[in-house]
Amino acid sequence: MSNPFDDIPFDDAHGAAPAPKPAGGGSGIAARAMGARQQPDYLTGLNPEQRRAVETTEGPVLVLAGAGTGKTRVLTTRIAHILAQGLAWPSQVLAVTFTNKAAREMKARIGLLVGGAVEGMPWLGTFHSIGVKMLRRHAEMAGLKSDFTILDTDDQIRLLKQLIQAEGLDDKRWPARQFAMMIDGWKNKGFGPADIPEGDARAFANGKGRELYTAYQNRLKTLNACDFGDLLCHPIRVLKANPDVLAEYQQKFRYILVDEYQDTNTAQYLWLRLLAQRRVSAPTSPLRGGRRSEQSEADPGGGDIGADTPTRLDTVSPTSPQGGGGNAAPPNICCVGDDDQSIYGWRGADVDNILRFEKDFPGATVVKLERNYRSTAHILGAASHLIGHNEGRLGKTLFTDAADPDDPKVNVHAAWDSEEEARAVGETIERHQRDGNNLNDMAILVRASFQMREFEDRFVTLGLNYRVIGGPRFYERMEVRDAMAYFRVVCQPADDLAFERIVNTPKRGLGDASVRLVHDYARRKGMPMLAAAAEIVATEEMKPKPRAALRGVVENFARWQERLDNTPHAELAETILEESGYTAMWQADRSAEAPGRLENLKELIRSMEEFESMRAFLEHVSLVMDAEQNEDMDAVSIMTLHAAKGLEFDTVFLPGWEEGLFPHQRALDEGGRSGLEEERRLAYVGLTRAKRNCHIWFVSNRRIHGLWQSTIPSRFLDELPTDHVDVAEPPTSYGGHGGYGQSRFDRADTFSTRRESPGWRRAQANQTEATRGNWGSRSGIAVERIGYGETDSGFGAGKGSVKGRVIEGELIAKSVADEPSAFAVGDRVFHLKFGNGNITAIEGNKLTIAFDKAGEKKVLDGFVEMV
DNA sequence: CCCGTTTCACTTTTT
DNA sequence: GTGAAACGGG
Repeated sequence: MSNPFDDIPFDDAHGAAPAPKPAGGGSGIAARAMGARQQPDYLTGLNPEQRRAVETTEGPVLVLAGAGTGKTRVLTTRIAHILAQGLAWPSQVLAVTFTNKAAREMKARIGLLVGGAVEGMPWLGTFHSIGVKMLRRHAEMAGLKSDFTILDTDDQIRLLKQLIQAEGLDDKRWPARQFAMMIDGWKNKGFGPADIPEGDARAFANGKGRELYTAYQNRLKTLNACDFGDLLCHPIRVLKANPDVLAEYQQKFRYILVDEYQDTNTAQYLWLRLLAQRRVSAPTSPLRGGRRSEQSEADPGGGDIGADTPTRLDTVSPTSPQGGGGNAAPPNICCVGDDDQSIYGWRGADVDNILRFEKDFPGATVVKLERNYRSTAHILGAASHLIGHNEGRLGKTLFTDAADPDDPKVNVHAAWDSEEEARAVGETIERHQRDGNNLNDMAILVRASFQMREFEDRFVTLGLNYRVIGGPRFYERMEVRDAMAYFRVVCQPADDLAFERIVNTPKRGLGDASVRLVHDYARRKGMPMLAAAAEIVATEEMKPKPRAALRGVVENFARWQERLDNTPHAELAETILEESGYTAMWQADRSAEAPGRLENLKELIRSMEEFESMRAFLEHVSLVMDAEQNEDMDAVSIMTLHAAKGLEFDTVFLPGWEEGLFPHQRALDEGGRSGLEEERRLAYVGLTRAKRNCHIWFVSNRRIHGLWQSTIPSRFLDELPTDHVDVAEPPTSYGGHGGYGQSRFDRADTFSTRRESPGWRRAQANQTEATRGNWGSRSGIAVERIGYGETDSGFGAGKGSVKGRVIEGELIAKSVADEPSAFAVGDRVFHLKFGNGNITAIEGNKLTIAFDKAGEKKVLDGFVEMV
């Protein structure tokens, strides 16, 4: 990361945060250079606040790191500092992140700082991966064997479905997917079946919620499996129930660091708090010995690093920490986060965790990082003003010294529909590219993934390289999951879910009836299905044809299992796919996807080679569900706003700023005020991804669920400050309709002809009616003069003090008319996009129209006009 | 038991 | 409009 403050004078840093080893006196350049040399290299270039965050190693520390303020740098430097000062061995530092990417990046950067591999940091990883690690060591305490498998959401849902059916419930009425979400929600709070609130338990399946949850947990246990939530819940339970184990970890982890603390959920918080409550006393504990031996195992790892940082590690004994002498020492926990970037409330993240930090850890040092190294003053101004509309913030204001009058303001653009939006974004991208910018420096950040498609379509026709991040994942592809299921059964014969997935894939004549037979037999005898199948094959229970097929399967697996430990695993994997007929199945497939699928299978086997064993590979895949993208090509990135957190781009496009989409209607409905605030934080995240150029788009018409809806600009547009925002004039516009209201529709290019058409007028009228307002023109953003309760839109004075029409909750309802349709079946109508047609059916305000050219479509009545 | 057709739900975000 | 799942005929 290039830091513009790399050359900040050293004295600056000294003033606010004295170095541990004061530099020698003297003011000459040479003396200063000497002083600088004595500073550890890694501290150079940190600003005073960053430095304080790094050097305050003892006691609880909360680092409030705004977007682009060098958060990762602080975290990694802090770890490097702890290691270099000899305050702890690498194995005594617990550092948790949310994503694998963040963990990887942290490892890499610490490696750079400390010099050399950081293999000695076994406890740096995601919450989940560290949870697994703990759980594998103490699996018996959670009623599991240490080689338990980890189920993904898909398996989880299939399992729940079986259970729901087994209860004699209608799985249509009570969808497994929904129940899976409820369970996730409970586990995010650390609730076991006994802990869930009565109301929650009643909410599903006529009050059988708790019963089903219990059944699910039992089933997991017999399958020797865990779902994602268990990876945290089990460790919490183990730690609570076994004080000796807990004490072991509490003493082991001298320093705890947490990234993205604002995203922690209750379970993660509980887990952290358990580990952070250091009870350093208890020298009598019999576990001392155990701990020692454990530690000596880890020490060599630390020694490796010591080789690169000679002085400190040798002289300071890690077993006599400076801060942890007495009883109940304050924990050395350092949480880094930004309450303004908390965007995962919907999956259980609790912003309160960060807001409460000082109460949870009395005497905490709080460091605010507000100096932004990423964006222009305009972007920061826009983002800060927007986020200022949220309440209950810890309150930070980003600033930058790098203000250049040439910096572009944030641009707001309007488009007729999403198609035009994609076209215009494509043009802007090409323009930037012609100006000598890399596509890699540009990104399109959308609210919902369905928005991506239109951009993809457009870019394909333009021949513009693009890359979808967080799109359909490699490990979620059908063929990859099938192959994985084969491997899972081989490694883990009790994995019934995997077995069921592939018994009849490829088709072997083992349909529902046969699988049920095996399933019932297995349940009756309490054995895994594969074992049951082996027994059934030896009996007369099955008709000869399926029996032969099943025998084949059983024999195959027996053979593969034999070879598991004496064959190179990638080779074995290939054999399995070969002998099972799975590869042949796709080779015989004439469909268009088949070659791609075969390619994916090859890629799967190739990536397996990088692992030590098939088991190690399976573990990796279950936790690290992302596949690397090829970074070589120059391409525009398309991703969701959520996926964009932590990234930065020179130019950022933010399409779809319309009510209902952004803020998302569902967030508003289900989350109310706090839902809206989370959406606003999402907008803030989006804006602050941009270094220099930021283009916001909204459209008047968008197709949602297959039918066209008219939309209103997002309220977030109103919340942007005029001084930092420009409304882009259409390039071909022959200026001068500045004074006109409704001018945002006056896109000259494609509409000069259409503007006179009846459909256009109809749509325009419709739009005006919905959003009636005044649109500023010259100086600022197009301002829609609609009040949103108390919201300060930032446009106080001026001629535009038109009385705001408060339509709040009704904003979107506008497009779902409640009055009876003015049309009748058989009417001849005109539609701007589809031309003329006849109405064949009416359903509320949705019309089904047989268009002369476009065929039958469903359309909202606001978009057609009687001919 | 297999395969084609129809139907339905989906569209927030993900470790 | 799309994809998955259910249904019914062969």
